[in-house]
Parts: sequence; structure tokens; C-alpha cells
Amino acid sequence: MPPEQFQKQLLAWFDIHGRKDLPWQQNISPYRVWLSEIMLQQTQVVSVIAYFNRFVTRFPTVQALAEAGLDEVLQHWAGLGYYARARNLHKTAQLIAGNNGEFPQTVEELSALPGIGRSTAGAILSIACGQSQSILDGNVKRVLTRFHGVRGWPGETKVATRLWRISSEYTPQKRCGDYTQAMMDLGATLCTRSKPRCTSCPVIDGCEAYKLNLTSQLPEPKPRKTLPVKQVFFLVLQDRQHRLLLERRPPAGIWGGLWSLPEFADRQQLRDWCLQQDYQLSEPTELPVHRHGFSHYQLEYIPILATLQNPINYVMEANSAVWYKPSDIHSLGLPAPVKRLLQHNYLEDHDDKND
DNA sequence: AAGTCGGGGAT
DNA sequence: ATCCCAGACTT
Repeated sequence: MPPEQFQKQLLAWFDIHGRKDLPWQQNISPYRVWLSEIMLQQTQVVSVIAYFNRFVTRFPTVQALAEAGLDEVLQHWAGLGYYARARNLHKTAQLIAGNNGEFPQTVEELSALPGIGRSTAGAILSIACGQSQSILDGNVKRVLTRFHGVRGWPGETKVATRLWRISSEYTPQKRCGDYTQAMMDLGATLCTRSKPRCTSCPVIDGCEAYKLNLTSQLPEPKPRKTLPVKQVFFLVLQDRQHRLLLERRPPAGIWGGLWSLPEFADRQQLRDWCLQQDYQLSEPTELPVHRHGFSHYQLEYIPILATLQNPINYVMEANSAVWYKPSDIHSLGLPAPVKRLLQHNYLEDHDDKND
């Protein structure tokens, strides 16, 4: 889609559906836009509104902010988090006050100030000064990765560079402030991270992610370096006929509905469960830890081997458990690591001639 | 390129 | 519970 058409459709949508009643959208000035942009870094709109109003009531101008003490500035920031933002805000206010209260009018000079990066500088210049400058915040990243079907994590330098280029290609020469606001509104209200409302989107006809049904896959999340490790204990319990105890897993979650070994978060829960089931065990043997990799985590499991010493109380098992001959487990469709564990320990035909 | 800062909302 | 949010800065 040509940039002119994208801008036209986006701005037409913004005129009807865009947010125009936020506190920092009234009495627009470089100071108020700057303050709002800093407060909105990594912070959601609903959380900022009250802080912004209290802040501009106490510090109506950049001069007032510069003349205040840092401790009072921090007091008005308390609860917003990322307190380096408040310290940088105060420092930058003093720099600007020393410049006769005038904000720099270039991206280079603005982003040289403490706490102002490239995107914040672009937002200030486009919204407060009417300059044709692009931004790339979380909303615009999400909108553009989807619209252009950009693969890869946006935090990666290569991907971010490409997104900056796309962002600048779509930035108009006219209505620059409205365009910047519109892109953020689109990302915040329609092109949301989960369950985007694509049918209401003004640029759906050019969206690559919508066309390829990839909206739920984009933008790609930060790649996990080391997968989280989840540790569990598997009880490998045999009765005196050498049958193995299997349990049906809950219908949802990993291995949903499959038969598997009873699983516990730790040794104590295993003991408690045996007590509750009226299982009297032999002295348990712990096998070395095994690992099984899933796409989203690593399962570390420790098999605990034991033999049942008392007769089975079938009433308590209530059909959620079953005792299976080791030679028959292959017909059961067990989870792969469980099957491997049982085969390795009970189905090796090395010395079970007399059984 | 990766780590840090932070309270709060969404899921 | 985890992930993410109108990011910027340091290591």
C-alpha cells in the first residue's frame, strides 16, 4: 500500500475514533508533550493520567520544574517506577531553563538530553512542533511488524533498523502530530498485543499479518536463551506381581489425557500422596535425573522406584489409576520420556527368564 | 548485545 | 503466575 493511502485511511480513522481527550492533548506544548512522553515510557496510559495532572499542577512550566528541588520532583513521581526518568527529567528541565526555556528543535539535539531517546524526540517534534519526524515505540513496532509481516524480534538491531526505515517511509509531511497520535492510538486500541480487532482496522486491506493469519505470531517475542527448567518427580511403583502403577493425566496441559507415571513437585508431596492412598512402600530408590526438552521449557524429572508392600485398595483409586504389566505398556501410548524410562528399567530382556 | 530499572494491567 | 507496557541508559 502506498504511504499516501496508508496516511489517508489512518488519519480518517483517527478523526473519528482517535483519542483526543487525554490531559497532555490539551494545551499542547513541548513541555507537556515531553513530560507525557517520559511518563508514558514503559507505563500504560491509565496509570499516567493522574500523575500527569498532579505534576503539571505543581510544575506548570519547565522553569518551575527546573527551580524545584529534586526531592520534591521525586515525591511527585513516587509510585510510577523507573525513577531515573524523574532524575533525568529534572536535569533536562534545568538544561532547557538555561536555554531560555526553549526546547531544541532537532532530533539530534533533543535526543542528546538526558532521558530523551530517538523515539521520544520524534514524538515531541511531531506532536508539539508539527515537524515530520517518525517514532518507533512499542505501539508503532507492533503495528508495523504486523502490517509489513516483519519477522524476528524487534529488539534485534537488524529488525529495529528495518522498522525505523518503514516508520519513516510512512510518516507524512502534513498532519504529522495527528499521524503520530494515530499510530499510537491504533496500536493501543485496535492493534493490541492479543486479540487485535482487525475488522475495525483502517488499514486492514494492506496488512500482511492479517492476510497470512499471522497477527497472533507477530511481533515475535524476545528469544529465550536458556529455557526454564521444571523439575518433577515420577513415582515408579510396582506391586508384588511386578505390575506398574499408571495414572491418567488431567485433560488439559502437557500430555493431556495420556496415561503416565504419578507426578509430584517434590519428595514430600510424593510421600503425602502415598499416605493418602494407603500405599506402604519399600525403601525408595532415586534414579539419576533425566531431561526432556519441550519447545517452551525443559522437563527435569527424577524417577523414584519403589515396591508396594500392602494389598491394593481399589476403592481409593477410583478408576484414575491402573496397574499394568510391564510387557503390556507399549500398547498404551505413554509420553515418550515415560515410555523410554519404563522400557529401559523394566523391559530389557536380560535376566527375566523366570517370571 | 545484554542487563537494569518498576509498578501495574492483561491474560 | 508470566509477560508486557508511549524506552533509555549503562555495562
